[in-house]
Amino acid sequence: MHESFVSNPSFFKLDATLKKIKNYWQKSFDARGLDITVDQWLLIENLYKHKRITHNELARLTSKDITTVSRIIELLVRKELVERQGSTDDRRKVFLQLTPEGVNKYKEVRPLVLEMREIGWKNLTEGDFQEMTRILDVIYSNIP
Amino acid sequence: MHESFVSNPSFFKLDATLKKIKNYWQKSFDARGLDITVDQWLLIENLYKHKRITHNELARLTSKDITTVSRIIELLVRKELVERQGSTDDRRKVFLQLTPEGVNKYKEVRPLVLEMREIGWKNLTEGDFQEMTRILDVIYSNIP
DNA sequence: TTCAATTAGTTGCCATAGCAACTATTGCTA
DNA sequence: TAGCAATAGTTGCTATGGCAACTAATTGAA
Repeated sequence: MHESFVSNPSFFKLDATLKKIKNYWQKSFDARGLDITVDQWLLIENLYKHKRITHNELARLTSKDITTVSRIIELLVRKELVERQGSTDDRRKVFLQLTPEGVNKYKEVRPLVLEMREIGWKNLTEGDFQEMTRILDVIYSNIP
Repeated sequence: MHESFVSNPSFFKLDATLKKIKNYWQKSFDARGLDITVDQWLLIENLYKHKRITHNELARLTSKDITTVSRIIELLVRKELVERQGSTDDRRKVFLQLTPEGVNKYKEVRPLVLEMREIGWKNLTEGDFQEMTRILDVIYSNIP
């Protein structure tokens, strides 16, 4: 491994790219008056796919800290997009699920998200996508 | 482009990987009692390379919002790692530079950073690095 | 030359991220 | 079965990120 390789600020480009993507998504959300953030969308998407899950499971699925999930859920509950249901089996657990308005929000936002993903991958092939996925997976598994 | 490709949550893996890297870096910093954050390190690194620059230039170099730079610099000034110098030409401008202690901090942290970059790229080739750089650059330029 | 537009930077506000400390509940074990 | 450990979730604190509104200074154009 050459010095030039090692000294290259590897994580910086990741950070810059991710910020640009998130920014673009947020501005598109705002321009359409969707009244959600990008991270709130990520939680809504996962709640749509997995229906009734706990804070812990949602945190694992989204790679978010459980405290962060707890606070984002609080915002979504206030917006009446998500509802909490205490478990009867284990009274520590709280199940989360989308309200009907939450499901509607998902269906409203989803087409825009697909569109933005296409824009992001313009001029790239499925092979490129797989390459990046592979490389990111290796990096992820390299970190202790 | 297939539906499976488009529907893949492309930015999610970027986010998860970046968080894991930053987390690891921060824990390594903390374990050695370096008393800086990963983003503070990024600013120190750029101030070492570019010597005397303004908030604006530093923001551009680091892909950070100028307000964020302003606040991180405030923390670094309090730690006496950075000093501000008002410009005489243009009294709106403030030049930033590392103090001698800031330079020492850079030299203290630098070897650890190189080590962590090597760990992140373990099992990957220079070709992989160039591939990822290329793909991220295309994504970046795709976003309006 | 004067005044509006631009530029550099700061501050306020809200959202996300992560750690530590906390409560409440459940599980495990002596 | 008593009590300790583990688990689910919340709250407090600090840092980063981005937008809007602000001050101060400079530039540019009528």
